[in-house]
Amino acid sequence: MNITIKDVAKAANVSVATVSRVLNKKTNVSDEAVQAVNKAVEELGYSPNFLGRDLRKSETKRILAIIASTEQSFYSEVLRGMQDAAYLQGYDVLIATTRDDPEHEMHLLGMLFSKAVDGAVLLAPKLDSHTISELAKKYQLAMCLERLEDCEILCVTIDNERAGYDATNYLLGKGRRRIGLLTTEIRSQSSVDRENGYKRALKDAGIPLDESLIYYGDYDVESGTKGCEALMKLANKPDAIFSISDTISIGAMTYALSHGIAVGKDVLFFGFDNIAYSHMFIPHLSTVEQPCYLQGKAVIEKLINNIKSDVKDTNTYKLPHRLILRESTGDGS
Amino acid sequence: MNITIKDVAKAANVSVATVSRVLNKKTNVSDEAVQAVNKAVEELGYSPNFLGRDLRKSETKRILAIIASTEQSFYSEVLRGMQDAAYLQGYDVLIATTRDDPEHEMHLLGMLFSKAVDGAVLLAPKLDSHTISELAKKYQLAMCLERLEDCEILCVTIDNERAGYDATNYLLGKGRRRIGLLTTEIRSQSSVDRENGYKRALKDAGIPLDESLIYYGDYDVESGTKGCEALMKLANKPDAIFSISDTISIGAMTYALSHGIAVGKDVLFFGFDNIAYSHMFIPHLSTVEQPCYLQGKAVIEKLINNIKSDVKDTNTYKLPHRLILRESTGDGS
DNA sequence: CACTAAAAGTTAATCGTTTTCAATAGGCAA
DNA sequence: TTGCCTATTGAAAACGATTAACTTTTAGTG
Repeated sequence: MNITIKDVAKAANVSVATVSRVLNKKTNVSDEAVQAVNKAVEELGYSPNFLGRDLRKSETKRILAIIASTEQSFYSEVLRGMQDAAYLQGYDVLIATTRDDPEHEMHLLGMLFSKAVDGAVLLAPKLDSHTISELAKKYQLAMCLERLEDCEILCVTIDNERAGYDATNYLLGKGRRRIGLLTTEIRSQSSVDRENGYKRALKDAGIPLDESLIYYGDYDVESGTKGCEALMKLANKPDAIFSISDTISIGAMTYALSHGIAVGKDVLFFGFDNIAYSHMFIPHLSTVEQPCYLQGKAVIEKLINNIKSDVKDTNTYKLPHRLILRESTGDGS
Repeated sequence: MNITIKDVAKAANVSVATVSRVLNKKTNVSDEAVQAVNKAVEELGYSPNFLGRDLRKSETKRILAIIASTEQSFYSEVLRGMQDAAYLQGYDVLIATTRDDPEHEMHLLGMLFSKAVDGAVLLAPKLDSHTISELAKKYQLAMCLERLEDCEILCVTIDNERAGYDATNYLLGKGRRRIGLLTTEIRSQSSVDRENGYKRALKDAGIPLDESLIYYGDYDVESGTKGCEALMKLANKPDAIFSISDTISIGAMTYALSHGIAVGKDVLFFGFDNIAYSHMFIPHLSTVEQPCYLQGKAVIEKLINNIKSDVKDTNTYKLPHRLILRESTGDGS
């Protein structure tokens, strides 16, 4: 039924070893043998069984990227970076989604434990720091975009605390004194870091923290709308709103626009991620851009290094971010 | 170095066959043996090597979804449907991106040829119909969202021609007579079908086709903006614009809004896909919704059927679409 | 022509499982 | 005691490749 290397060998009148050598471009094969094998391969429509090959070689040249869902549009750049880097070294990147379920995340990591892939990258871990730290000791595991406190694992991310600080500080520089924060109930380390940066900036400016200006919601647009509404109904309204994601900011601006609030004047808005829609939405949104492509590229390069070498790099690398200023903070055009 | 089933067998003082039986929950194993094996597995931190297993069983319980990139946000629902359906039958769905490169698409299909996955689904094929048709004969291959002319392959999609007809017809029903079309230079079958539907609707209404009202651009927002500009600079401007994707529509509306054109009044806009941003953008966009989740679910169910059975279903299934009416056509609120 | 080294090709071990088939042990009836 | 049946078990043969170790052929040298 299935065509194997044996069939090719028979058809080409050589041994399986010779076929294997031809296919793997090894030396010590005569031109005639090469011809005969290639002809047989062609005629039989043979393609080598990776399971046999990978089992023997104990490597698959495949890396698994584990994300929550493909919805978060800005993952796509990260994945592109990962793929480019992997491709250069002959690796493929496969993507799998956890749908925010830690059990399913563990199930997917099973592919790593069971050698179905050579390595894995977690982009939005739901498992706890300790568990991941233990796994990283034993397997070729890395993290990207997100980091975890007290987790010994190769990690490529940005300095989210600093980014939160920078964004908030920019709003302060514009003379704003009551700055709201829209963040999420479910805490990822990145959102915690961004919130901490926000708080530090206020502190450095000598502004006491007003907890009522912080809204804990969800990751989606609706949550931004609700959050903005909540803040705007305060006796003492904010004059600027920083959100931990553009999606939330867009929801917030939607509320503002439909309630006669002048975006970029009455209230300034600052987002995070620089998603495509942040400069489609009118007014254009000021935001923090993180180097998605580069993070993806870097994490794969370093992970492959780990796979190939016998010492394991478990450092955290923080790549630089950048503020993009647009109409929502009264800048740009 | 690596812990194998042999190590477990030794530790549990049984044969590898018994270990395998315990791990696969087969009957005919004594309680003591089960206990001993489980204890050994636990202590050694053993997890079975999938390569060995898959090679022996000649199945991986993995299906590859091949997409162009994860950027197109509306894929995420399709993938969710795929995953749910797969999960129910003990399969995993892995995602890989072609980045619009037919060669890379073929490379990824190599995983199918080489038994690294049990089946594959193409969501945006770049290879030609004939090639795919041939491959589908030999391998467990299916298509979703897109179809191809003269291609004998299992396919789940919608009736794009009918959807294009319906959208155009709705605009006609609103009394519009000069309806523009924003579509793409690079032709996917779905966009061709939508365009054909548009043309048929005009014909049925007795309106002669005006080629100058059709703009061939790209898939992105900028292209929508440019396309709208082009149409609006015509001597004889359109009074409605149908785009083959919401992204394009949003770009088009952006142009209209910034040029004093009353969206939903002067010009009606109709999109396609019902992406998340279509009801975030103000004014909200009327659009054609396709059952993404259901298409994903259906294609996996049918593909697994094919994998399990010995007869191959190569039919095309067209699931129903739905018009969603919002402010951009003067409807909704 | 004899001898040697290099090149080409073959055989068989190996990777880690599952699974067939045969063997063993124990229980029970005659 | 003997024979038969059933429930567990283990030994060994797959699965399909790569590759180490070995053998044969070819070519080159004095």
